[in-house]
Amino acid sequence: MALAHAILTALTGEELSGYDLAKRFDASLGHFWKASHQQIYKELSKLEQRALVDARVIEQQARPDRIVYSVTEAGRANLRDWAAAPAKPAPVKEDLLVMCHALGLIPAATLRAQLMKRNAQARERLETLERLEAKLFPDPSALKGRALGQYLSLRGGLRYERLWIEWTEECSATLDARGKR
Amino acid sequence: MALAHAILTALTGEELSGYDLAKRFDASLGHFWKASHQQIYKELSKLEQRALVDARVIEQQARPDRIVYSVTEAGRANLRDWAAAPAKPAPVKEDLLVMCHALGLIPAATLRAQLMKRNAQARERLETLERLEAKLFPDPSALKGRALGQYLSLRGGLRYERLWIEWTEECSATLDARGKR
DNA sequence: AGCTTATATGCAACTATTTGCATATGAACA
DNA sequence: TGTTCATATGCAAATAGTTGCATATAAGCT
Repeated sequence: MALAHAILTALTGEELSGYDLAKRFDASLGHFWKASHQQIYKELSKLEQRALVDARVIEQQARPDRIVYSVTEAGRANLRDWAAAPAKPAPVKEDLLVMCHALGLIPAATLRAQLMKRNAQARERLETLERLEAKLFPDPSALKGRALGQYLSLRGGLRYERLWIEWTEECSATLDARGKR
Repeated sequence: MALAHAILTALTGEELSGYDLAKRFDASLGHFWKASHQQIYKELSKLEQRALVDARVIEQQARPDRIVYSVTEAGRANLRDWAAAPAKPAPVKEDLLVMCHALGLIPAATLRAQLMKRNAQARERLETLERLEAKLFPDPSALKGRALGQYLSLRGGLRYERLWIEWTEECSATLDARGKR
């Protein structure tokens, strides 16, 4: 289960609370693993039970107390073990592909609207990622270690968004060409 | 929930049993939506309860009886409604990206092995899809309706596998270049 | 005679994820 | 003064998906 490992990864190097983690998952991390705050809090409790993270309460007056977590040595070992085991390709679960497959049963106009919307979403995400790339990795050739891994995973995210932009455009173009005849 | 709709789509035009569907999901359909036979049988019962499909038992002597399903008019309407509602982009859940993000915490050699393995898997899947494309759609410019949708979703699958091939190669090349210095 | 493969269906238990709700405070805004 | 936003944590219920097991027959292999 990679949510646990995504959390462990995020937690290495800095102590974070569930709330902090939820924000990371909304921003950078979320581009390749999505998780809600409810899920994160639950997972953190489980990780604590398994002694893969340590919890520490930071008292606050104005706001609710924070519970910050750090990775234990067992947690780091667990991460390494996980990485050594064979990774399964993520099952593809893409509504749009199913809808596309159903063309003929659903109206072409409906599909076209979905494709255009998805294209706009992917463009927006791509822009975000490109800004992130320019900001965090201005000189990729100098990267190594931790930063290199983060750069490469970001590159994966960029490719992923471009895939959907290009595919939706291929579909739209094909549908347009067919529609005219 | 798109599993239900993937099933409804597959069922339109021909009656199929759970077993037949499971085979489809293993072959073509499964390239953009995965489902186990247990899940398919369960979903079929639910669809029948909701009167979106009709069930019919075909008795057999040598083998267990088959239960074949066909889509009802309510099922077709449900499919159209689903397609008209806004589709969410599939949440990205890719172990490899998380592992890559964790480089520095996990050994580079481990990551490299995962990347190479994934590259090989994606190449294999791509080949399968390319064979399928050549076989089913020898003349794409002539397609329309149902077949066009199936062709375009297959094109999405092709792009998807190419994405992973290219990305794993970018990663390997970058890691190699860094490793030498 | 025993093993595997293919056909055909399904339950049960577990894990993962989503959705909705609940609580509590301070600051900014209208 | 009421509303919304940001901070901060979590429970409960439902849905979705995985993993393991169970059953039954026939054909082909060893």
